[in-house]
Amino acid sequence: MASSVSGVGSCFNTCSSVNNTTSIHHRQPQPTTLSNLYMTSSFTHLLATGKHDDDDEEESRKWGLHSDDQLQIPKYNSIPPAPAPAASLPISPPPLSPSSYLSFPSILLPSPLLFPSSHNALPSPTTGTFPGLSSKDKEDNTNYSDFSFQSQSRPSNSSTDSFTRQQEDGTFGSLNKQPDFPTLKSGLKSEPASLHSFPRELSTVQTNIHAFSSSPPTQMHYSQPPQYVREQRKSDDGYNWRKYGQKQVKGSANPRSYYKCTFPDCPTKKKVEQNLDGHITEIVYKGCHNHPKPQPTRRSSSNLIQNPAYSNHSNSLLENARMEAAATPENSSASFGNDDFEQGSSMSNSREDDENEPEAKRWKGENENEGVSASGNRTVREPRVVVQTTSDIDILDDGYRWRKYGQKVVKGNPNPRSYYKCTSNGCTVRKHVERACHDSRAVITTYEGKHNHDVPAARGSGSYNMSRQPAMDTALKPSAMSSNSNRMNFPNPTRMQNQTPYTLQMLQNTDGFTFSGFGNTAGAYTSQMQQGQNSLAITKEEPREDSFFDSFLD
DNA sequence: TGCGTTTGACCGCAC
DNA sequence: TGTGCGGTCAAACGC
Repeated sequence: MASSVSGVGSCFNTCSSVNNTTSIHHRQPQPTTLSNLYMTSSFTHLLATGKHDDDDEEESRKWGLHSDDQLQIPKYNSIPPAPAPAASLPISPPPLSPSSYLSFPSILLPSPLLFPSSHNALPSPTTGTFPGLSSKDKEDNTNYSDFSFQSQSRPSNSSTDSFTRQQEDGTFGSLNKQPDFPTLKSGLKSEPASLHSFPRELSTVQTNIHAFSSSPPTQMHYSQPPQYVREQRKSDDGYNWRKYGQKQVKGSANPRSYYKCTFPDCPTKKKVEQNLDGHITEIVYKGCHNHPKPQPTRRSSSNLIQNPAYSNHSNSLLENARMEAAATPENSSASFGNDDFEQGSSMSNSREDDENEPEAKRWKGENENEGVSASGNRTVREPRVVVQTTSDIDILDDGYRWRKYGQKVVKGNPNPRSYYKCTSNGCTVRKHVERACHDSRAVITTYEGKHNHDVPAARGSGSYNMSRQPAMDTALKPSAMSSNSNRMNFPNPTRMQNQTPYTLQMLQNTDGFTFSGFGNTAGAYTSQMQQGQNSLAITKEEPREDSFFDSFLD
């Protein structure tokens, strides 16, 4: 699978126009509820079928899920995955704990029954494989579907060590072949641990890649395809990585692992940070692959084919995201690199960078060296744009309450950028959301500042609140914590169920999604699809544009 | 035997 | 200049 999905960090053939570094930020703390999981898969389904809320409702029942009983694991487990393509793909049971919220791909299967061998199994950050399967098993189970959720029933206290061992074992395989997305892996993590897994502040600006592709994983499932094991071992993003170091970074309990692409002379590296539970909290790619992604084995290929939703839709989406990022920076505001921000329109991010991302600096320096050669005159800097897959439950609705205070079209992107402020008293966090110019399905969310408060209790839904609360905690929410982060987000299917649902039109609109009135978040994340003209350039002064934007307020 | 991981040590940069 | 930190190296080890 890894190979099936465009590698997040992959920038082959795109280096010249894209920043070398792409960081994938996993928003771990976000609890994934059954509904979330369901939505994830259903979202794909919706995309394919155009089904609406009613359908969701019905499907939920089909899965034994109900808006009010999202955590009814038993029910869930008792229900076999639907057979159809996207929607039909089996969905792993939702995690009971909030931590699972991270990435839906990380659908956690609370019941060991489903994965007898999955105990203690945490997906390898790089391979996403689960331990527990013998090599023989790997060999034998070749008939399973390629994709499977990384379910995990292992204790929350699992250590990183176990995690790494698992990697080596490469036994996760059948349980979770996560798509190339590292994010998916994060989902694997166990709950409780996640609650305390975000001690350190994330880099100010990180590039998170959230693509629908992540969704597909959710669709996959229970039994792990044996053949996948080895492939996963290969890498979560389709490339082969070799770990060359690990270090405990200051201010964080999460060990950071360093990986190099094993392809000869390929300068690409990536840093994977994971919490004690083995959940990936952050992945930062550096450099560009100077080679094509390793060809997946026939099996994997066939597997992909077997999962149209994943192989086609998701993959294409991800690919689109990457392509967009790769697109000429001058023309694209949805660039993934800092340089884009600098060139196209200097974002306030730059400023924050130096202050809050010492680490990024280092990578930046490296990128500059490496990137220059690759992209000519461009100065490559660490990634700032976060591209998240839809699997990321909280892409569009982060649990906080936002007040829209402005909107404008920025240079390089015809799509209007919506500006929001956190409604909490004294909280200065802001964010702006815009749809990628090249791929309307992608939404770029940029956070600025840190919340000085907990996530507000959800309105109305107890279950909703429960599942979300953890994710909302700034301490648990890397992206939100970032003083400044950009994300390229795709619509979050999860929200569709619990909150204001996406309209059919939204889902069907190939140009993009119109996410207005995104549930409880006070209409935040209104991604507009309007095709405006490139006009105003984003400036570093964005944060100071209050007065300007206030004029937009109702 | 080869490949990948682990882990302590080293290096370089920033403060 | 010293110190701290992140990133990398490389020997040891495991599979």
